[in-house]
Amino acid sequence: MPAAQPPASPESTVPTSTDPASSAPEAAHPTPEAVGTARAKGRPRSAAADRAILAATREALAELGWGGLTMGHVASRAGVAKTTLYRRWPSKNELVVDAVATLFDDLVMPDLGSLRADIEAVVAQFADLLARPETQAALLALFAEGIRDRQLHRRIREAIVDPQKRLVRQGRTAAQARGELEPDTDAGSACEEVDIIFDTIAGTVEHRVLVSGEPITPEWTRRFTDLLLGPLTTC
Amino acid sequence: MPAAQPPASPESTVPTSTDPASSAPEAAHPTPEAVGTARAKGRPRSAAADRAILAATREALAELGWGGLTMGHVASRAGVAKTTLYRRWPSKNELVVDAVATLFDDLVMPDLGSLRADIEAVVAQFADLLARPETQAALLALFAEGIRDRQLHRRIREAIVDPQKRLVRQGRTAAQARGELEPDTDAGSACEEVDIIFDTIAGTVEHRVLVSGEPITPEWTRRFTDLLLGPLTTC
DNA sequence: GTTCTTTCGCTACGAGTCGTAGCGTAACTG
DNA sequence: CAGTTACGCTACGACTCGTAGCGAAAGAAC
Repeated sequence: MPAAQPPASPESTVPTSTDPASSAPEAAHPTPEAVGTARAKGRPRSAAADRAILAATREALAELGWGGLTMGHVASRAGVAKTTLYRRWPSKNELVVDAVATLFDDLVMPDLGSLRADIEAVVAQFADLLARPETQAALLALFAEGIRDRQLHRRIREAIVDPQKRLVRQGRTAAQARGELEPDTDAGSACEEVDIIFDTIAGTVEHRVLVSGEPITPEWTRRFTDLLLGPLTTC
Repeated sequence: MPAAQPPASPESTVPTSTDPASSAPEAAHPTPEAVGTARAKGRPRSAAADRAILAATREALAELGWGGLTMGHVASRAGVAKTTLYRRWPSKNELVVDAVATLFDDLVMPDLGSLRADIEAVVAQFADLLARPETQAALLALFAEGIRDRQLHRRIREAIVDPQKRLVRQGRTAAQARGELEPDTDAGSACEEVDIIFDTIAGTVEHRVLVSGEPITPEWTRRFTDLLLGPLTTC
């Protein structure tokens, strides 16, 4: 889902003196035009162009990596003008967020009948996702940019990180239904536990693949799951 | 330790196998500990310039982040010419690796008498390190660059990642001496376990701080340590 | 001391990218 | 039809990168 710049936003241009590069993107960019209230009046934006741009972004990411990805390259590969990109996304960062976010939608919590099997399945899915070149090229670069750009950081969390916490919640709920986990005592503590589990799984797998550069084998997954299951299951 | 590309030494960059990060850096003269072949003949490289450049890099990283860091800026801040930077480091990546690697040297395994206390202490140290702006700005950006640049990836592992695995090894050894952990059965399995523990601690804390953007509180550290201690200690 | 070697700061350069502006045209709405 | 908006194209200024050339400085070797 593109950023959907407000059609009539005279604001634009924030010179910010000594900051030509990243950071400090425009403050106002609301207009979730998806609501469909205001029917556009003039020529509609080409949905095909959106799709071509996002696909071209993913392809270029896989081929050239983050550093080699340029807006001009994406534009020509998608068959559109560079200005068309900037009409939809304020900068490379936001474009890549949208281009990559969809990759994470395929993750599902399978409910295989045991907490161990569920965890191992999710870890395997995540490992497969992290094995794809476009994911590798984009994920850490996006996280790195998000450190300095709060707007982008929020956007990454909303589009990529937070949606995946559902996996932990679903797995926990299923395990509680099976009696493998204690029921929640209070909501706050449960929420914190979800956060811990999520950071542990996501962080560890990412670190293993992207930083240590080692593959995720079934054997590794088994041992990592041992680690997770220790204090969770009733002993 | 600067890249120190000798004008007539195409081989160079031999890992030297002795700890690359610790110890006073460029205190030794420009000519690295090269195997005694080339005694410097002309004007030696200024060690003060090395220090000023690395310090300027850390300062600029903290202020401007990775995207805002330019070689020209670092040069002028360090009071040297831009060409002087390129005589020592082939590119921004390598410069930042050296500038940041020293930050990790302060991590120590305290041996507080219990495995739990040791883990919590190391997590707290790592959390403090990740709270520093220059670390935040550099770490993920370096990891991201390392995805595409194998040379850089190796360099990051040698200078930053691998040296910290000693913490896990030391903690394990101490816990085994106390009887908190079983002695190692075989070396290979022990090595894999060290890798898992390391990826889990480093990855989780990094994900918590840099991606989720949540602080590392003592309460969080306690719960995370519960997770780690589950299957490790004798039940 | 002198000579030799290397580094130093400086300036300038070509190549590349960014993000914007202007223009004429295409597409869709009322 | 007119009105409105998106589109492709070209061009632009600002910026960064990494390199090259120069004269001068600072030691090392003699």
